[in-house]
This record gives sequence, structure tokens and C-alpha cells, in this order.
Amino acid sequence: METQIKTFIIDDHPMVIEGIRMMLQHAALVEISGFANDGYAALEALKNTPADVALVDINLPDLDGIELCKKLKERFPKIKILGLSTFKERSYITRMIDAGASGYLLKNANGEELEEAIVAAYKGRMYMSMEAAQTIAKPVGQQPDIPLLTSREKEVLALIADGLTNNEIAQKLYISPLTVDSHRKNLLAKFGVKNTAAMIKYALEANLL
Amino acid sequence: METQIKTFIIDDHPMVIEGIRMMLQHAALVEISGFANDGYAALEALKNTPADVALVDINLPDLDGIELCKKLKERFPKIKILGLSTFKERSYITRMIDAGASGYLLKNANGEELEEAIVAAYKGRMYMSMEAAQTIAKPVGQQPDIPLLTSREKEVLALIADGLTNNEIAQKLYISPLTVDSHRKNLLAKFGVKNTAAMIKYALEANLL
DNA sequence: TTTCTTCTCCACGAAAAAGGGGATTTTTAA
DNA sequence: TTAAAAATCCCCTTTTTCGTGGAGAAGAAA
Repeated sequence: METQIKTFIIDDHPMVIEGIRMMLQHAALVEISGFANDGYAALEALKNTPADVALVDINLPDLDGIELCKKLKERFPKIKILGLSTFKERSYITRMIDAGASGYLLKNANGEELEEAIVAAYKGRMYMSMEAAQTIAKPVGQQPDIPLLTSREKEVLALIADGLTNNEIAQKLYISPLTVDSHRKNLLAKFGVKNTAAMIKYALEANLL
Repeated sequence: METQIKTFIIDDHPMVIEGIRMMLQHAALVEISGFANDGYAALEALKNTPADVALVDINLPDLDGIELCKKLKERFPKIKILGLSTFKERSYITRMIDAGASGYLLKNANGEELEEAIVAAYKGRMYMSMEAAQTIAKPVGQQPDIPLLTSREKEVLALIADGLTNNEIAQKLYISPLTVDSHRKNLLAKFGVKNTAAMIKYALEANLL
């Protein structure tokens, strides 16, 4: 019997872990080498039990998938990473890929798809679940892309979302209200919306807050 | 061998379904009678394969958990319902209970908890996962309660979130801008915030949009 | 060194929202 | 039928945001 692909699962829901375990039970090429319920536990566990592929849930209690992805790649450069999420978190896909992931799976994947993805990642290929691929493939404009915000802009955005006015934000950040106003205007322009309400909705849906 | 509790699973993620199946494999008192990936499929399937308890995911592609809960209770009054969700959707708990659910489980529950919950629900008792219970038990004020909005207010709120001004909303709804302004003020008051930005954030986090 | 980005600040004017009232009709529920 | 609740409309004032435009300083990258 040839060596199986060692796969490590990182998800905070035991149900999902058990589900994956079950689905891969009869997969000839894959074996589960271990699992963890959060990011730091995973980093710790992988020191002792190396893996070929890691399945990383996007929503973890401590680190988010993107951060964990970076850390994993940093400490275990050879590991291949597959992002795992529900259909709601599409905006993460590109960022996950940027962070070094080898692909992306939705949680409504079935066993075959799962195995296929793991094998593809292991062989150095990129795997995208159909839905994820479709989302990415959408021409820009249909799929609103997440604006790249500067750190100052993110800071201002968060305070706006908390209900502070320009004046209050200015006080908090020790800058002029006029500067805050500039940031606000730049934010509106970057988001391509015409008022704060739409911007906050957009930002929350894109997980920027 | 005595009769087992027939349990039906409704979740759009095969991984979760498999996980639950796996966890309950060795449960003496529970058997899985079937499953469905969305609300309407569940309503259809339950006609032929009656169940004692239904595990209902909050986020389904077609109906939300609350709606489905109501419909299930309407058509199959004897069925007991357990809500199922991630820690992010706390705001649903009370509404789910209002809709007739016998309890609430988080997806990070383990096998024993799962079985315990199903048995409790079957026996007509209420089961709350620890975290859910804690959330509910929090004194009002710490746990911000979701304001009860009228249907018109919800309508206006959604349009505000889409970035429309009072005038534009007025045109769309064929009412006076002054009326829209009134609704807006009432909304701000109900949410207990002082501007639109904070309101939209609040509304999105409470799943009201 | 030069260019680009980011952060900072400003002016002017128009539009919109917020704060604080009040009032009438229509629906809904008791 | 009668009292609430919801939806509608109105006034006035102040505050805040939005639109359009410009400009200087610091730092990074080319």
C-alpha cells in the first residue's frame, strides 16, 4: 500500500471535523493525521505531527483563516492549504489565495470533491470548488471587488461604523476634523457608494469590520 | 431493543450532516431517519418519513430557520425542533424559541451533548447548549436586544442600507419624504443609536438585513 | 532623484440627516 | 366599540455629511 496524503483539519466545529473524517473514511489516497479546533492549537500540533495538506476553516475563534494561512506557510513551507468555508464568505477567496492557499472548498462539498481537492493540492495544483471558481471568474464589476484600504482608512471606517461623527473621530485620533472628512470621502470613493449607510453595509458584508 | 428516536437533519452542508451522523452512530437512543439540504426538501421528505425530532440549521439557502420552524410546527405539530447554528448567530436564539423550537445547539457540540439534546427535546423538555443558555441568561443591557421593527420600518431600513436618501425612498414607496424621515427617526430611536452608520452595523450584526 | 502613495489640511456650497416637537388617519387587536 | 399601534404628514433648527476642488509634507519605491 502506498503512502497516503496526510491531511490535517482545522475547524472549531466538531461536527464538521467528524463529517470530513467520515467522508474521507474510504478515500484510498487520503488519511487524517490530526485535527485542531483553533489556529494556535493547530500550529502547536503540526510541530509534532507533520502533514501534507491542511484544511483550514475561515472562521476560527482565535485567528482568521488568512492569518493562519500565512503563519502555516511561514513555519511549515511545504504544507499545502485548502480554505474551507460556507457560501457566505466569498470575499475571502482571493485573499486566501494571496496568502498562499492552494485552493478553496465550500462546506457543501461532498466526499469525492473533498478527496479530489486534497489530491490536487498535494500535487501542487490549485483546486477551486465550482462555486468558488464561478465567483472568482465573474468579470469585475459584477463581482464587486473589495477596496484596498490604508490602515488609517480602516481605522476611520471602524469609528464611523461605531457611530462617531467626524468631529468625534478627529478628537479620538488627534487629527483635524477636515482630515477625517477627507478620509471619509476617500472611503466613499473607494467603495463606490454615495453615502455612509451603503458603505457600512458593504464593509460588513465584505468582512472589513 | 426499544424504539429509537427518529431524528431528521436539515442542513445545507453535507459535511455537517455526515458529522452528525457519525456522532450519533453509536447513540443507543437515537437513529437518523433522514436528512435534507434545504427547507422545502425537508417539508416534502417528512411527509413520507415522519420523524420525532428535527435538527434545523439556521442558515438554509431557501428558508431561514425561523420560517422553517413555523412551517414544520404547522404541518407536523408533533415534531420537536432543535435549532442548530454557529456562535455567530446568537440573535436567532430567542426568535427560534418563539417559533416553537425545543432548544438550541451550537455546531461545536459533541456527540454526547447532541444525544442529550435530542432525548430532552423528544421528552418534551427544553434543551439549551451551555453557550446559548449563557447568552440568553445575560441581563438585558449587556445583551443588546433586537428591536422589534414594523414591516414598514424594515422596508425603509433596507432601503437606507442600500444607500437611498429619504427622498429616493419616498419616491420608491410612494409616500412623503417627511414620512420616511419619521420612520428613520423611529428606527434610530428603536436601535438606540445616534446615526445611520451605527444603525446599519447593528442591523447587519443582528441579521435584520 | 523623482514619482507615487499616504496622511495631512483647507474652502465653499449644497444636500441630507438628526433633534425635537406635534397631528391625523388607518389598521389591528382586545 | 374602543383603545392601541402603525403609518402617514408637517414645522423648525442645528449638525453632519457630501461634492468638488486643491495643496503640502513624509516616506517608500522605482
